[in-house]
Amino acid sequence: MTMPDRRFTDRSAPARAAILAAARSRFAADGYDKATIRAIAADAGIDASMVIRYYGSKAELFEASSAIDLALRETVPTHEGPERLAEEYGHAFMARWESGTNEVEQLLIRTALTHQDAVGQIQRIFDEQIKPPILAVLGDDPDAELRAALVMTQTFGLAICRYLLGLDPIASADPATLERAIRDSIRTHLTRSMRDDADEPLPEPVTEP
Amino acid sequence: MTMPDRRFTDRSAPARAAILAAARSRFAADGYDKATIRAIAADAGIDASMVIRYYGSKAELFEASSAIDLALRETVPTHEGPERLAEEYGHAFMARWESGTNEVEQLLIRTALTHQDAVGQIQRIFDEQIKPPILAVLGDDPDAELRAALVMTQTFGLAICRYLLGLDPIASADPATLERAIRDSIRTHLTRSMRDDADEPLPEPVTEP
DNA sequence: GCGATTTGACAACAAGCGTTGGCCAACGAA
DNA sequence: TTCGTTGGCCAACGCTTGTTGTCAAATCGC
Repeated sequence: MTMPDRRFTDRSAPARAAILAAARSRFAADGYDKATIRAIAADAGIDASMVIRYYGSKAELFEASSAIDLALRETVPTHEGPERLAEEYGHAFMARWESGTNEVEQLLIRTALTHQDAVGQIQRIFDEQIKPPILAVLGDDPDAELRAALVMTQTFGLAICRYLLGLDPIASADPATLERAIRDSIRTHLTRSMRDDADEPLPEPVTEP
Repeated sequence: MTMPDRRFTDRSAPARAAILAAARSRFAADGYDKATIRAIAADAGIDASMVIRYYGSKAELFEASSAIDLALRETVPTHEGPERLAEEYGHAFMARWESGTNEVEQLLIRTALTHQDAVGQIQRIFDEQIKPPILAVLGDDPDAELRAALVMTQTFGLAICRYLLGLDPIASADPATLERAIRDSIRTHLTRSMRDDADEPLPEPVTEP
């Protein structure tokens, strides 16, 4: 499903790798539509027809380009509580995005707004790679899943505004300052009281009629 | 610059309005590229050539479709402090997006990831419509601009995850719960100590060499 | 060494795009 | 009515896209 069934010799491995690297860069920088196969092929120093031969179609090439393993499971502290998790998560996020070696994330987000396939992939990444470590730390918190999703909204928003859109003054802000800011925001999402603290009384739970 | 110089009679006003409405919907739902002029024209019940005649080009049609006035200046409380601002802002945001009458915002965000023109428009909206009321409330806080931008990252992230991508469990969450969550997140961004509170000492200010 | 297979480039295809020009009907002013 | 203008549809252009077929050269198995 992920890789095409066709098999090729090792001789073409460098070419296929070059195509994949060029595809990742183009998809991340230009989005799915503007990243034409001809442009990708030119970056890889090869003819456009070879891209199709090796990867079947543009959609399959994109699928191959968007494989990712965030590998956050080990970096997250085991059971030191949400405060420590917020710190570690904020740091891991900033380190990864500041390093610039995150073409796959960029490519997925940039494409998701216009191509539904990428949305499913993001959902899967959240479910399989982002949510579990947070759930592990949050323990039996009934709102753990929602908290994890809220954390995602914050990191998503920062990533898009700073790295994808380049909006000021977020784009020109100091990374360390930003790291503290989202660390505190994440902590808020992970630790704040979920049940309403406002004037209105608790709505009594209603069984579906 | 916004409207083409050509003038038309009132007789074609309904047609032009229908085109604009269809364009907004299509741009918001499909993005710039997949929202073809032919599709927009079909939605408006008119020929594609008329779209060009009335609006000059697809780019100009998009420009005309993306005019917006958030009108948040008055809804925001004048000088009751950041806590109250967070409350009001969170409520205004959720109310606007839950009502579904926000095609322009959707269209701008969805297009910004792939078309630089929309980015400039978002930057302008932030500078002219979002930032000023926040600055007014924050007073002489030296980090007021950054705080405003951080608030934007949070609202952006939530809007994208819930309304544009439909990621679970954010998309299926209760609006009231969500409103409380982003209200607290906004409050964090507006009120938290900006200078580092960690173990490392304050870096001494250095004059550029 | 030789034959089979793979690599790669070139050209070309069909489809879809934004856009243009031409033509007719409907309308408004005289 | 009559004439000039506007609204609208149709057909077509030029262009780019993903994709396919063909064919020479390079490579590998024997």
